[in-house]
Amino acid sequence: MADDDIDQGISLADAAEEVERLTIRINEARDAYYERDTTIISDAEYDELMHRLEAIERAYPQLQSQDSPTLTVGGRGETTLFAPVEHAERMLSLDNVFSADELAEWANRAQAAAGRAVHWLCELKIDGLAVNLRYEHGRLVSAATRGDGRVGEDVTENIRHIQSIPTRLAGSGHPPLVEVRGEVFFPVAAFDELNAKQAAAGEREFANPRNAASGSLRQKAEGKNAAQLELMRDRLGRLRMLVHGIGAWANPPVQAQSEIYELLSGWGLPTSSHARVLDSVAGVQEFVAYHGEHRHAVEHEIDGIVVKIDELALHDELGATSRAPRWAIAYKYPPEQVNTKLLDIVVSVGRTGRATPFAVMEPVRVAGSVVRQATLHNQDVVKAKGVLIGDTVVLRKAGDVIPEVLGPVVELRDGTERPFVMPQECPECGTTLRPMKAGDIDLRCPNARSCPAQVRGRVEHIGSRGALDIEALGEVSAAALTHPAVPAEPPLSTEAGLFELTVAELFPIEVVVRDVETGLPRLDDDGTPAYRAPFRRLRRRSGRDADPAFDPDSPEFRGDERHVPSKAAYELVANLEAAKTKPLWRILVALNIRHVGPVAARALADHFGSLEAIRAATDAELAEVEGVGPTIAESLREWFAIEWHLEIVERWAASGVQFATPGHPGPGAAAAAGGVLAGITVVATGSLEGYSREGAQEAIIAAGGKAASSVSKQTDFVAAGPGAGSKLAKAEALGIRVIDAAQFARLVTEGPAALDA
DNA sequence: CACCCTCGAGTTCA
DNA sequence: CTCGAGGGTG
Repeated sequence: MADDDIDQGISLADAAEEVERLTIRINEARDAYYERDTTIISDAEYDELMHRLEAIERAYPQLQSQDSPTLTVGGRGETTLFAPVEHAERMLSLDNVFSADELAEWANRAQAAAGRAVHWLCELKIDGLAVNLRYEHGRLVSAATRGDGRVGEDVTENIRHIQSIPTRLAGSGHPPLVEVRGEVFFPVAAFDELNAKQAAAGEREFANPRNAASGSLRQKAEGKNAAQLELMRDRLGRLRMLVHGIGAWANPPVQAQSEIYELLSGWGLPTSSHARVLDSVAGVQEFVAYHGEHRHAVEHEIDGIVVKIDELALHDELGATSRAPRWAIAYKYPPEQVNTKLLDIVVSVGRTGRATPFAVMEPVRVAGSVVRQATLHNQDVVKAKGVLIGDTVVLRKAGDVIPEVLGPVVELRDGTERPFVMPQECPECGTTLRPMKAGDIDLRCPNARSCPAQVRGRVEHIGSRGALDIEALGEVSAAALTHPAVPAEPPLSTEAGLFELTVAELFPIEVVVRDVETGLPRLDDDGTPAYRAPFRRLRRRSGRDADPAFDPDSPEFRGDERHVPSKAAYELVANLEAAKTKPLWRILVALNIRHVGPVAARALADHFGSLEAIRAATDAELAEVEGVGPTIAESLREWFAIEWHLEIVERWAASGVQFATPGHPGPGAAAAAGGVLAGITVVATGSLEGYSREGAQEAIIAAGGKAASSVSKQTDFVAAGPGAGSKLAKAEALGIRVIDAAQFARLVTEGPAALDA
């Protein structure tokens, strides 16, 4: 990859500079329009500036200031100016903190300034659009966006379509003038539906609910046909609003902010049900942590928590700076969706030969960890997402774990981006890629026997937990054995020789050291790539690292030192030796037969007792095994028909690998029925005290039960420990009995009846 | 023909 | 751990 590939797009520093330029220019145009009733630039020009600013801020949210012009008009598409409305009282913004510590600091400072104990009103910070409602004698007379805080834009007509906002306040005793401040938002649940409609109508989809809210509120009826008007009303009807403050009412008959909410609620205005008054800073931090964990449990998007001092008397005492009150703060959660640069799209080949394109991105922190790669699945997905190499892309973590590229920020393209072209050849061995079956989207490398990526993948799979569970054979060793830097001829060209490995063969292996972060070879001081020999170590006769086991009479040393095989080398050979007699099903999984994973392998091994019996079985005999049908039968038959697969079996057998279960009565033997869990399906999730992940499964099977991997209606028990996630949630949703580790221990030893005893 | 389930892949973390 | 794909079963 050439350097200029990386230099595309816009750097953070350039972006910051441009944001400043754009902001000045837009504010000049606004001042002219709002204050002097003149225009200094055309609507089109204005729109262009706004779009550009929006685009940059979306890519670099940290550059968006509280009084950015986009916070008043955040949407896109319809950025032409709305009529100006002056707020009766200035709408301030809030200062931000970004960590629990900063929040505590602010609270302690505020409390010290107040000189007495205070109550904290905590509420969810809705990621929407700030709007000011002006009520005169209980009647809604205008609604305006925040604007620059002093003057906003008139959106009264559109606001009237939002059902939850009353045009006349309930109750009596309304002041001659009061401003009600709140947040207009698009409910998350309705958002996907909206985007589907947008797509169907040929309109652009919205990047997030907040843009949808802003875009919806800023639509204009003029020039729309009946269908478009319908769509516009539909969108406005889905908007919701929650209010959280008042303005321009000199002496409200209350002492606390929380009482204001009660008052507003009594008038028929929608207030949030999530606000809480707390009396300690620790409680505030707990509130912040709780909602950080349950961000998606609310109907709207949350970008943080707002903490206000509840006592109104203190609001007056503490006052405000020119932009923000001193009695409130916004805590911002780390973003779950960020933007970063798509540096390249690279294709990797897995153990099955499937060629998978993945995104290589500028490292970026999202939802608590640094991400630099994300899968793009296949060429169709790349096309569907519409990303180009060099694009700024939106990245999130699906289920808070798996990084996912959502799509490009089209506005930030500068013309140097280029489309991804799926390579015709395997990136590792050069063989022409092709679909395995007609109509398959996935391309595969057909060179299964000697494609380095596939051999490496298969060797790694053999060592994995679901197969032979060889501790010393992981990703790194698999790579070292199949293509080391030294020697030129790797110890393994296929997995056939795996069990013939000796310490002497491992000894000379050297691998290139790669940087954990970049994946590029690390260079020594002299500029040559650094090498590491994982299977040997230095033994010294004397000095600081003197080796007490050193035998000075050994003929192998040169001078003061010599190399000896490392512990890892002996361990790997010993692990392999031990693996030869592992249960037949593990050996079956290690053979890398398509569709034969741990579950199918267990069933086959139990039924047939030996690889030879499986091989000799007809399709009909295979299909007798539960969980085995025509596809697995065919897959087995195809596997045994390939010459080099048989060579694997022969050489492994010659090395002592056990392809039969000792004492097995032979094919068709009835599965050993019985056990306390016969006919019972159990799912284990989270960490169960006293059991490893594997151990829990073994315990279920040993008791004659079925250890399923996912929860369904067929599941009888879900054993859940700390850290249980979606499976526990699903069990609760389906009303399946959930048990803890202690109950699980009783279940697998005494059976289900013991639980109720 | 619905479900329900397993497989396989990718990813990050401790 | 999660997702999509596709197999197996009732």
